[in-house]
Amino acid sequence: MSAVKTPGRRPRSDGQRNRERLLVVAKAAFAAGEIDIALDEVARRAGVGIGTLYRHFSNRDALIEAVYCVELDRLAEAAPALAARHPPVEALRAWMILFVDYIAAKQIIAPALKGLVGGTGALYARSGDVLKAAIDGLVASAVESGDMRVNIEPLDLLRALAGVSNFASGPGWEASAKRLVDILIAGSQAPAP
Amino acid sequence: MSAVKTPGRRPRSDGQRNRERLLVVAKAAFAAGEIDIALDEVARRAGVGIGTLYRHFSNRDALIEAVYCVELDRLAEAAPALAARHPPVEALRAWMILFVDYIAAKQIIAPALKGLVGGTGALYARSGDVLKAAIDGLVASAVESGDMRVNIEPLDLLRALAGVSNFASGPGWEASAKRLVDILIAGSQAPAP
DNA sequence: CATATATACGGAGGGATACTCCGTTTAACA
DNA sequence: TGTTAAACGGAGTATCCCTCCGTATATATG
Repeated sequence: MSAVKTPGRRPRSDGQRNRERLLVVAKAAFAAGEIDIALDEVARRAGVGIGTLYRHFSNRDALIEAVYCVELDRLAEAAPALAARHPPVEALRAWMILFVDYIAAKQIIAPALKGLVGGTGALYARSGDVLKAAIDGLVASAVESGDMRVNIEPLDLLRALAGVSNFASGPGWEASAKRLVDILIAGSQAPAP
Repeated sequence: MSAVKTPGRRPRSDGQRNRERLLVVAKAAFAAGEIDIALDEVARRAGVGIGTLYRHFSNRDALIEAVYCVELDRLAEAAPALAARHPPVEALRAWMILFVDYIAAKQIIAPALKGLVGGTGALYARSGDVLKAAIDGLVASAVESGDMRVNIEPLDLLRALAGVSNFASGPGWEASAKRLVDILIAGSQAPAP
């Protein structure tokens, strides 16, 4: 009742192996731009049956989240380091740029982000939280230092950025996103005293 | 060769009637949140065959665009009036708020906007142009008046806003979007001399 | 009104996908 | 080595998008 899991038995090795394979294949496919790849195909490439895929990931969203969960955590973890090396506002700017780069690297993401930042679904909950915690911290520091207005909702910034990422298909979207970072930072800064 | 169309014959009345019915039904469905409604179902509700639907709208996107084309035009047309009644920056702010309200009224829209503002497709071309022209004009005025930085790409602002609209599902998204308008405006303004 | 014909209609059907179900196989443990 | 819970695989079901083509009809004309 207290433990997260009651391992009456060690998890089966083939189960873990297949799960891992699926994640690797899916990540590769997504990164290659095959956003809409059929799940049957993912299973085939991983050398497992479609039934196995669905046992590990109850649907497409679950798979996407699992793929990007680790990476999103990594992104969140980068925040403290940036905060230590830069003044608050610049740390925030740097992290937002990192966020854009991250999206650029792993195309798509957008659909995943939709769940993370805005969705009503309980899915993505954990990843969304760590991401929110990261930017919350950065913004809080900036506010404390007096460099940023107090009435900024950190998630708003993330939403705008994630939103732009939905247009990642168009040419020059990345430059567009980085310009937007500057605008958002400038618009969030405290007016000169 | 010069005219847009060579009406060797008057268009058939049943054709126009069915097209209109399809648009009405589709708009109602979209506005009701049935974003992913099957096109077969749209045809059924309109009392026409699926073949008829596809003859009028070559695919889902075409239908969506047709539904929102008129309304987007109306939004674009609102710009001049605002420009006449407000100082440049405030006109821009007002128009962006209007944009948010518009999205709020017609839910979804987001998928349509994706094509409009960012898409690579030639679809949506016309509506996208008028929308772009509207905000271009507003921003240009603000820049001329010296109230706004010169290196603002108007479309960036629209992209951010449209992006946030993708999260229209979450609670409080509208407030979030309006806060974002303020941040974007503030971030785009010229630094105090 | 009758005839001709361009235009539009309807819906069966092809192809693709998401997801389910269940009989079979296998890894873990005693 | 035997038992059993866990995992496997893939055929099957349910939807959807979109195409194709034979049929019906609105418009124009004699």
